[in-house]
Amino acid sequence: MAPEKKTRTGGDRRIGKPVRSPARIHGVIAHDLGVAIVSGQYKPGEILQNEIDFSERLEVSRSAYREAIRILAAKGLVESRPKTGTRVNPEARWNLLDPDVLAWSFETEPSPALVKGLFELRLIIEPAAAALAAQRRSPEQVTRMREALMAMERHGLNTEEGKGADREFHATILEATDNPPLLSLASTIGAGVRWTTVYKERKKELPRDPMPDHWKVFDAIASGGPEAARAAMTELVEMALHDTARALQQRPRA
Amino acid sequence: MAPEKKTRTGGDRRIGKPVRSPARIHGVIAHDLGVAIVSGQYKPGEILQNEIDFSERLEVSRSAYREAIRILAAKGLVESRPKTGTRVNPEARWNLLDPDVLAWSFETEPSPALVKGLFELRLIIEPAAAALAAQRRSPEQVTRMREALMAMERHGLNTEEGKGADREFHATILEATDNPPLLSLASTIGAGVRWTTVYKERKKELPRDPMPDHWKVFDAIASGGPEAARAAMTELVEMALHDTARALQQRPRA
DNA sequence: GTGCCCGTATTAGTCGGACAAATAGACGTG
DNA sequence: CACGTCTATTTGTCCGACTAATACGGGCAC
Repeated sequence: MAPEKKTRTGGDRRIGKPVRSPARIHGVIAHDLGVAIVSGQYKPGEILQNEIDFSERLEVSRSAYREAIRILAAKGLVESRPKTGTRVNPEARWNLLDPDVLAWSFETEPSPALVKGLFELRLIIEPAAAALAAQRRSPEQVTRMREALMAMERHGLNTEEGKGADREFHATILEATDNPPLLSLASTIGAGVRWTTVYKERKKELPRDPMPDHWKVFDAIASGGPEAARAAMTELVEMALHDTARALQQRPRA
Repeated sequence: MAPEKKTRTGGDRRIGKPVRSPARIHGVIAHDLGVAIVSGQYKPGEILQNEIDFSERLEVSRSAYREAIRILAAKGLVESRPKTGTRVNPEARWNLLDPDVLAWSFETEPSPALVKGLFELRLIIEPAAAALAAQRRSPEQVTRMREALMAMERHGLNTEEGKGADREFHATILEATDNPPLLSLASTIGAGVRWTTVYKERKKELPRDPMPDHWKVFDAIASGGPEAARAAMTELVEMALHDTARALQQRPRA
């Protein structure tokens, strides 16, 4: 089952992006298998067929396949042992906060529980981060935030540039907290931010212009007001959560 | 440089623990190299010597070495490209929230910035998590929390069992939020919890009995009081942060 | 019948050695 | 001096053999 298209090289490099590395095979396999796992195609507890057969089916060498498995194991998705084989781990052991795992989760329709959880996490993290950022941000970071918001206004949230600027704004806030673990959450938050706009686009009519809220957060951070920043960010994320929740219950089924 | 002791098999399985798998070589290499990187032995931007030489120096096959590198790359610690070699990534790209990376960071003396950041993160996450847990916890989870606290009292925080029960208590709270991404943070929080006791032990006199604070959190969660739970947890973590901060400034130098 | 021990088949793990592909940097050319 | 090309180096991929761990089952003692 799962014919596993033989893309091999080529076809994977997303257009318009710089393309760091031209898709090494082990990376492609890890990606495809990773997506298959997080999307439930292989269920927790399930055992993958043995390395030799599977690698033959994928038409790659056993070495390349094994390296792919090592990647997945490093992210907590699988675990392999002699004699037993390679088994899909229970979801609780997946490193959901890993940028790749998160990206893979969003490549197919993510589970509502994940989206809901992600927004709750945003609601916890981002207001606190905004408050810290208001106390610690550097002038250079303020500049980058301002430019990000201006780019958002210029391009709009329908364009890829606009969405990227939105994520850049939120990421810079996390960076301004000067807290390494918080910065590591940037990709997680970014995934949440990305999906805010996705859900907004689904229900065509955009419910409210997000820019005033963003500027309010920016002003508070720039002027060094932690509590104002916290309040403004809370409002921003709550609005996003509200919109998303409505969009979600509109589409319980795909 | 870095003679890289030839432990090979044996010696790595920590006594007293079940030992899932008897230390596969690629795992050992990944562990040793990972620790060397997070401890600054290899600095960001630095390029590791080529695969053939390095694997020979470690006395392992190139395949095993490559699998180790794949693991490190999956966790954002390194990136390898043809011709350039394998380069240590800037710290901002490390997946600090990855359980392994975090554990490696704490195997040698972690940087004060990391410890401080971790406690700040606890102060953000845990009160909010406690509030959610108070609303969503199952009876079974309440039982597990109670048993964890009783185990803490029985064994004391000087014993390994007591510390494990402490982490179990905090992990169960996260589990009770019914939020997958929050649950993924359990190992991160656990690392912070573990180091609270480490710092307490350093300054021999324990500054204050932590049990009453823990029970207050438990009572609030068990009785379904979100705001009481949030307040109690805030107090608990602030106390821990305070103690740790003092211990840290006592020992700026190792 | 029951429980334990040990053998064996199966699977991942390790090895080494060859060849392919990408590419940074040197080199030549206009 | 700019720009394309060539080359050496490094990772990437493949293959096939052997090793090591271990789940399972069959036989043995009780």
